[in-house]
Amino acid sequence: MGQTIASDGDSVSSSPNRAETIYLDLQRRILSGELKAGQRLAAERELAVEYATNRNTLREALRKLEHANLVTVRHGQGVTVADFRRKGSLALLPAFLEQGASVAERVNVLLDLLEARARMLEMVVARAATRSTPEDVARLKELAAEQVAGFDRGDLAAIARGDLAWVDALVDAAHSLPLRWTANPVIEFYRKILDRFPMIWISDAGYPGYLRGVMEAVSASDSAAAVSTMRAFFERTDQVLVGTLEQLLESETPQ
Amino acid sequence: MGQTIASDGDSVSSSPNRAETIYLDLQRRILSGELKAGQRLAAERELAVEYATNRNTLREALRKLEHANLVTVRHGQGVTVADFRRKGSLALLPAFLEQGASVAERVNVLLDLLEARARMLEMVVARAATRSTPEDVARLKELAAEQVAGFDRGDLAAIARGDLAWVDALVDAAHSLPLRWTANPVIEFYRKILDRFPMIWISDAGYPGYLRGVMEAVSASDSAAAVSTMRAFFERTDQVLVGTLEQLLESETPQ
DNA sequence: GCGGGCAACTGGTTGAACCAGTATCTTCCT
DNA sequence: AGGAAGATACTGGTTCAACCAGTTGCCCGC
Repeated sequence: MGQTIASDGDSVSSSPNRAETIYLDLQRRILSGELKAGQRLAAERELAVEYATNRNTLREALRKLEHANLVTVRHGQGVTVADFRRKGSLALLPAFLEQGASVAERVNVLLDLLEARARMLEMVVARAATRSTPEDVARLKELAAEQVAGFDRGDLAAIARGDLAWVDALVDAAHSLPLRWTANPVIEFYRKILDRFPMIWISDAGYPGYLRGVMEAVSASDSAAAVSTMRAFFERTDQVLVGTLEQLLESETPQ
Repeated sequence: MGQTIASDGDSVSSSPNRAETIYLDLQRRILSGELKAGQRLAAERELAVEYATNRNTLREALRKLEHANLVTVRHGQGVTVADFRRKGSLALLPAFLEQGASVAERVNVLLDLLEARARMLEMVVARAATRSTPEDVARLKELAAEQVAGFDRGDLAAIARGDLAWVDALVDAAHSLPLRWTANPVIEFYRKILDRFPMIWISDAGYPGYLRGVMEAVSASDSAAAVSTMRAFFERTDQVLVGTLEQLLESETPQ
């Protein structure tokens, strides 16, 4: 089935159903601080009335919240808002960065995320260098070529989408379930960002060279070179983002 | 409320309800390969009969599977098993390592996890060195002292639990939401392992020294020293585990 | 042969009733 | 008066029986 990347297409936004909508709203209220950790939610029967639905549908929403560690549910005692800062997982990133209460906290999370992403990609590229198959390399080269072409055309939106696909293929090439599972929430976050702000991708003159350098190192199974090439690129480009974000931090005086 | 660590106590295993039981069973069937990616599940009405329950309860289980990216549900088309290897998240680790189909794959995941954990903890300790408050340091020192005491007593079970608490406090001291959210699934996995095999903790003579070294570096806000101390320790102790696991890989000839 | 519509799936939603834990208040016995 | 036992009024957990709403494909009529 041709290794569907699932990055392109699939723009058929699934029609949000009732339970999903309620889940997203409660998630928003928790992440925004409107509902605080330790606070008790209204009873299921009341919540169902509030959301103009029935208990069964509302309970489906609660199951999602529970699975995301956003609430704890105990028979006979009600539903309690959990401390997502301690109990959450990376899957919360997109929602939190969009709906978190404090701008400063969101910016700080973004700053931390940049570094974590760089370290994660270093692990990925190191593994890709030692484990990639010829097919992996061929696919990566193909995607890289598309990227270079897009770069020459100056098509930022295409580059952004292509970068996502390239990173995804790189994670595939690492052949590591833990890395894939760690990368997934970050990639998903990246994808959602690009859906909303395709122009956010940082145009850097060194991008084609970076792609070429990583590809050469991966082809040569040279982990160290792959890591250092990638690190050098991110240290430079992330610096731009960090500068922008820290400036934003200073100018903002929220709360 | 005294910063409950939520690591000790809480041994009151929540009585698993119907939906949770069904969720866990379907998760097991998917992770074990009994239900393969792309395969269609039976209709909700049939599944409800199979599990001797009603549709609403079964749907609550499906919402959890859906939220864990183990299935995709489409109105009018049924429920399809997703490819957890590509779509999964770190939260699957405990279940997969327990119920994955292939022993070789499970061991390989464990091997990759060891390295990813080491890298993650390096990030954590680096941040802890630069961001820890005096309260963080005090708590870490307190926990470290308990660990040394337990080490002298040779109480492996206590050390294992304490190590978990210490790592958890270290993540707190890093004051980074992305790191906390990345660490949570790994810590949770560690906790579950210890619940089942408390003796698995590797007793290493260098442990007290490692604790002391990290504490000193964190107190002195010396990121580099903290990272190198931690890396040196893990490179040595993980080596033991890697050896054991690779030996297990060779002796096993599954499938 | 082709097109439209009907029929038979699928999941999504609804409402009501009852089961089962938990906490609290009340009552009755000591 | 004090304390224990039980009634009560919450909470979530489970069940049932409909009906609504997308999808698919068959089948009939043109």
